[in-house]
Amino acid sequence: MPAIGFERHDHTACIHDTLAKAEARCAESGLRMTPVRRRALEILLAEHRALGAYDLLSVLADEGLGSQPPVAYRALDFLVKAGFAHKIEALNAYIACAHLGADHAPAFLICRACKSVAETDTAATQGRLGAAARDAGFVIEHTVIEAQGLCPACQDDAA
Amino acid sequence: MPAIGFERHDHTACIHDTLAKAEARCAESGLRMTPVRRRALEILLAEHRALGAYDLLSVLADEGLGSQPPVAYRALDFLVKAGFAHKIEALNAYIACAHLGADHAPAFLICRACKSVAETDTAATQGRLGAAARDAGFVIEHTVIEAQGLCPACQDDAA
DNA sequence: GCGTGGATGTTATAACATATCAATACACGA
DNA sequence: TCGTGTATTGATATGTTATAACATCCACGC
Repeated sequence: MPAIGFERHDHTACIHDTLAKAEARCAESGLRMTPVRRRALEILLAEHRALGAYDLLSVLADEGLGSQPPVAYRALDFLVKAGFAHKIEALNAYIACAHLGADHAPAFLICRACKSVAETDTAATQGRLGAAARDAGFVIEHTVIEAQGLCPACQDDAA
Repeated sequence: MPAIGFERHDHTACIHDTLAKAEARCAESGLRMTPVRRRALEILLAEHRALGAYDLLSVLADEGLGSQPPVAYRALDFLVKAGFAHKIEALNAYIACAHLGADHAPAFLICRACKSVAETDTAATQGRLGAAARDAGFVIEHTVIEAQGLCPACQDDAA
């Protein structure tokens, strides 16, 4: 079973629940969860790690859902804008949101050895970053908070 | 005069001081500040904003210091590893370190309108990110902390 | 001189992302 | 149900960012 937050969990239920939440959110807000978009989200959820746009594309292509880069990027744009997925800037890769429903400023812990990614939350406007922004008169609209290092399993392997 | 931290300053002295500090650090630690590396740092300092690798490369090429991508990427790798420059992951661009000397975990305020970038500091292992990492048993080696939004000047323009 | 290791020169290609325009589907009011 | 406007998809091309691989050079210590 793959890791989420570096811990095992019921993956099938996890996928199912998140998809259902995403469908519900779309119904509420008039967004359109089309076949490609749904499948893209399923793929990200199933992998439970950060996937490159072209990794996603190759899966979609195998399934006949489109073979050109814009297919993947459009689906990813939709998912990111809707809050169903996040871009990991440090990896140029994308991951399904692990906290769907919460209006959140996500933060990520990225293992450099096994490439697994855990999602957590920050209070971006509090803490030192928020203070620095206020001092500078800067208005924060979006934050990228990514920590790279070693997850527990890979620390053990190294030892 | 360009902006640093969204404020005016004595740019010539700023370049000169930082270069001198970088040279000193190289002498101390046995790093080699070669002509291409020095010039790359000068260019980043002179621009005082985030430059793409190919932006840097085109300046270097004009000066006969190399015309192929690896020239720029090697210089940038050196500067980043030495702590003389930082990569802005959200922009895939590079900027000279504004706090050379301090052993720091930098954070950036990035204006989406004018693309200026201010460097500040964080205490990565404190705050919520550090707490989340400790809870997860994750060892942080490097942090990417980038806030995107509007700088004071661009807020005024928008109004 | 000679070996060693870092730095550079050079070619090629991998990996990531977007512009553009035509075609199609879909929701919604007349 | 029929248009009409908008969102989505299809398709082609291209732009942008980054690295692999290998040859060569050069400073330095022996």
